[in-house]
Amino acid sequence: MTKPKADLLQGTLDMLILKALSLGPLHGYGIIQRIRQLSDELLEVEQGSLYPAVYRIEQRGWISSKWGVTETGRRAKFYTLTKAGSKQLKSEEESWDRLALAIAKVRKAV
Amino acid sequence: MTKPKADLLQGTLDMLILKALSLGPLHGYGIIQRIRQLSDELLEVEQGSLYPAVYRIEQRGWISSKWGVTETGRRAKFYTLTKAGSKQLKSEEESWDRLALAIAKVRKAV
DNA sequence: ACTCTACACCTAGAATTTCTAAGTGTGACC
DNA sequence: GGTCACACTTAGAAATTCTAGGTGTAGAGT
Repeated sequence: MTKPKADLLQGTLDMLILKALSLGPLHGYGIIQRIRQLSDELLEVEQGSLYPAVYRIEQRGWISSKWGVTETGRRAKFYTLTKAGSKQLKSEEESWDRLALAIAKVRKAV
Repeated sequence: MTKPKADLLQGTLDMLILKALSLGPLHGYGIIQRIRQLSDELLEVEQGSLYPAVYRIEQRGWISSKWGVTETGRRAKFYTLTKAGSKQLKSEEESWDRLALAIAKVRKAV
């Protein structure tokens, strides 16, 4: 019991997924890998977190999906950032910046 | 509908409360004010968010409470950071830093 | 007197997100 | 034949924050 419990903060996953896809279309499994890699292994998104998030994001129109084939010849669903998704990413990044700024202000208080 | 929905990120409230109390004991209402003030009005914690969070935090032993009287002569419950709370604050700040770093890494990708 | 606002606490229930923990199936390599 | 990496799916639990209501006091203004 009393697990380490690092994990993501709720609300950051969408931004990360959108950001990962802003670098080019990817399948779900690849999104996980790209986030892990870009974060220098600091972030590890679980499949059980990713796929529901991806479905949610697709329903909101921020990404679109299409079945295709990976370089290694496997069947996979590829996700592409839409124009709306691009806007959303920008908006989420701004929110994050605002929050990070606010928290920095509070933390620097003595 | 489609509300702005800025708000806190889940997981940051505890850190903010602990930080506010690290500057000295406060009652609940005062915690809200101190956070708002320190963040330059950027963060506004709702009462319905604060009190449950405070009870939770107290149960975990990170703060202790005592009824008292405010400067303005009102009855209020004052919360004080415990030693364990101090440690917890430090730990949460480190987690935040790790997450912020990881997200910064992902975001700077081109 | 009356009203309004700020102070101060409490609680129920909804909403959302992420996680744990399963399961399915393929292909490559030893 | 077995194991591992790839790749998707889903159910249910857990946790946190919000909305929205409620209680009550005291001071300021009209």
